[in-house]
Amino acid sequence: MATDPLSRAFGALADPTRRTILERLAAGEAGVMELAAASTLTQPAITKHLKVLERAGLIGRERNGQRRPARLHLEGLLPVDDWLRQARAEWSARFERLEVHLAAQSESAITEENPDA
Amino acid sequence: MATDPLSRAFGALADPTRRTILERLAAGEAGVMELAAASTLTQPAITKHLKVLERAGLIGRERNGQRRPARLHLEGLLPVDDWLRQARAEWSARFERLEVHLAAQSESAITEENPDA
DNA sequence: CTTGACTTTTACCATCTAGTTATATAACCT
DNA sequence: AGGTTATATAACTAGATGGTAAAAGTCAAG
Repeated sequence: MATDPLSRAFGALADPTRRTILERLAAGEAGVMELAAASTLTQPAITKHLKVLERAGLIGRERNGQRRPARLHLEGLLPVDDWLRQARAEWSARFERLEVHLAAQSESAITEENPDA
Repeated sequence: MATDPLSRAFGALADPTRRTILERLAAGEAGVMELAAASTLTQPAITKHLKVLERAGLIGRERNGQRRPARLHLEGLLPVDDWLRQARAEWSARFERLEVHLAAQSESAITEENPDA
């Protein structure tokens, strides 16, 4: 996987286990054991997923006694959101231009078929 | 990588080469040779990236003579967009609840400090 | 039907990913 | 200190990914 922030964020989201963790964290912080219990995976596997999410800026960890619960970081979604917004804008523009172009083409085709129109 | 559509879409976007291809395609269709020329990679590598994008529903290929240009498929972004919209909504709700909670806590703390308030 | 342009497929390699079990560290509690 | 809980690290495996070079397929045109 590439190492730029946007690729890290997209890559972190490209795994159902990690998305499930994020959705669980939307209800509040959770420790590794709790997340592992809600999953079919083992605890070290969850720890690894949390590291991926942390490197992507999507969660943070805080030490709280012997626990080290994970918490959502809303700002991690910002690069993804920005890219998606811009892409949607550009793509929509392109698609609209294409539609106009096609409409003009079919009009001229009709004109050639019926020169008296 | 997981094989569900959402993971495929996120996974496809988690690579700068593929995002660059998508941005190039926003300006119009392009063949493999053209995309390879605009990249440092070889042409077979581009073909592989195009397959990933196609499986993610982000592009389509059409046969046009001996060319087989790729074209954007706007609808491939829909699952990503939906997930992101819902996540943002839930996360924001959570963060707002948290802020309200913290505000209430500091108020009661102040109240305890100043019982006459 | 042969040639040439565009593209895909194959075979191979190196690296990354996602999981496991086993072990180590850290913090809390007698 | 010793025991328990929570978490992290180490070492390993299997499979996926991303790249290459070289061979093969597809189609338009002479």
